[in-house]
Order: sequence, then structure tokens, then C-alpha cells
Amino acid sequence: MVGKRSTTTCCAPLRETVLNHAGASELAMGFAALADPARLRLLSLIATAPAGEACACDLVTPIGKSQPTVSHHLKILTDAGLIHREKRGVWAWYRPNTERIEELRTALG
Amino acid sequence: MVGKRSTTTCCAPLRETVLNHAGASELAMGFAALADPARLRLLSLIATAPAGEACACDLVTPIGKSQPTVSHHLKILTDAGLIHREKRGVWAWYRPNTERIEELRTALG
DNA sequence: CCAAGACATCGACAGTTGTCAATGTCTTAG
DNA sequence: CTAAGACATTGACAACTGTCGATGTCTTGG
Repeated sequence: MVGKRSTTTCCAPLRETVLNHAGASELAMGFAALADPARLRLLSLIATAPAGEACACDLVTPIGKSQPTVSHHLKILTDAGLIHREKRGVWAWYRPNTERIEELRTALG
Repeated sequence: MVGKRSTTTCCAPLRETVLNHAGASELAMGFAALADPARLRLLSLIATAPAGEACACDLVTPIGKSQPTVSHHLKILTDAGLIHREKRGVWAWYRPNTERIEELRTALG
């Protein structure tokens, strides 16, 4: 259950109305991106970064996996809309996409 | 990333402190259970049920998958701590585990 | 232009997941 | 006790996922 997210705003809290198929897919893609410890730690590292953004170069060591693996996880988080990537010179900078995170949080509310 | 959850309370919001390995695994198990459209719709059906609980017998048709598949998804949600199962007579009744759902919601906060 | 370095992509592989048909285990009506 | 029915479990299979080493693509310093 990975894939690129659509841009529609989504969804009412699960307990309020029965989730339709489209909304369920949309949310499932987001939660799938959170369904891995390494990705959760990446998101946490990025969200707690002092300047509000983190350099990919500082993420490989704390995660303790290979550089391609970390790059892969960052791509999944990006495709799911949970983080935003910006390439500046040689480095890639990541910051959390608060709206999308809040969207998932709202669904659980 | 499925499995039975532990009973420890978990975790501070991702943005407040960097998630440790144990907390990451704990959360990942929860989010993995949410990473499927059918399971999200099941949880939604259960959470919106009038009496606060839903009979498994009323869940197969709306999901549109086979009975064993629905049973399988309900087990995953149960093992992840997101819903609670109670067998009464011939029927199985499910209700949401609000604390566990709130736990996941808090992590995204 | 060249070399070094940061990051992404590719290819491969083992492990996991979603699905269903078939079957098993209970519980209750008669 | 027996039959029917609700639900769980099993077995099988294709599809997907996480991981890494090797390699590719940029960007910058010299």
C-alpha cells in the first residue's frame, strides 16, 4: 500500500462517518509510509531538527542502515506527502509536511 | 511490520523528541494495521456503529471481500490493539480501543 | 577539465502481505 | 444428537517490501 498521494483534502474522522473507498486508499498510503520503524525515526529526526529541516547527510548514521536504504525510505515518505524534499547544491534538505501529517491525525480523531 | 503490541504506553509526539527504536517499533505496528484500505474501512464501520460495537456478521458485505479475508483483517486490527473482540454466543462483537488509537494520534501531534 | 563527494537509481533476493477456497471449531435451534 | 450457521484457521500463491552492493547523476573545489 504505497504510492503517490493525490492532492485532494482527506478525510473526516473515522468515527464520524464511514470512510469511502477513495478516502481509505488515500489514508492507507499515508499510514503505510509510517508503518516502518526506520521511517518513523526518520520523520522524527526531520521534525525535531533545529532549523525545521534536516540534511540527508545527517540522517544516514543515526538510522544505522545503508545510504541507499535511507534514500529509499526518504523517497517513500516524500511520495506519501509526509515530508518535502529540497535539493540545495550538493545536499538534499527535508522538512515535514505538517498539513499532510495533520490530515492523518485528524482521521484518527 | 505486523505483530502483537506490547502494553507499554507509547510515545511522545514525533516532533518533540527523537523516537527511540522501541517506540518506533511499537508505533510502526499500529500504523501497519492502518496501512490497508479494507482495514481502515473496517475500523470506521466499527467506530461509527450505533451501539459502540459492531457484529462481524455485518462487516463482510460492506467490505466486499471474502469472509476469511475480513476475519483476517479483524485479527490484524485486534493484534495491533486497535479494536477489541468479544465473542457472545455465535457472534463476534468488535469495538474500537480508543486509548490505542489516541496513542497513535498523539505520536503525530 | 578532473576528482571527490552527496544523493538517487538499479538489480537482486529473502521475507512479508492480501486474497481466496477449503476446512475446522464452536454454539444454538429443533 | 444432529444440522445449520458464524467465525477462525490452514494452505497456497501472486504481489509487494526492506535491504544491500554496485552504479549512475549531479555539483563543487581545485
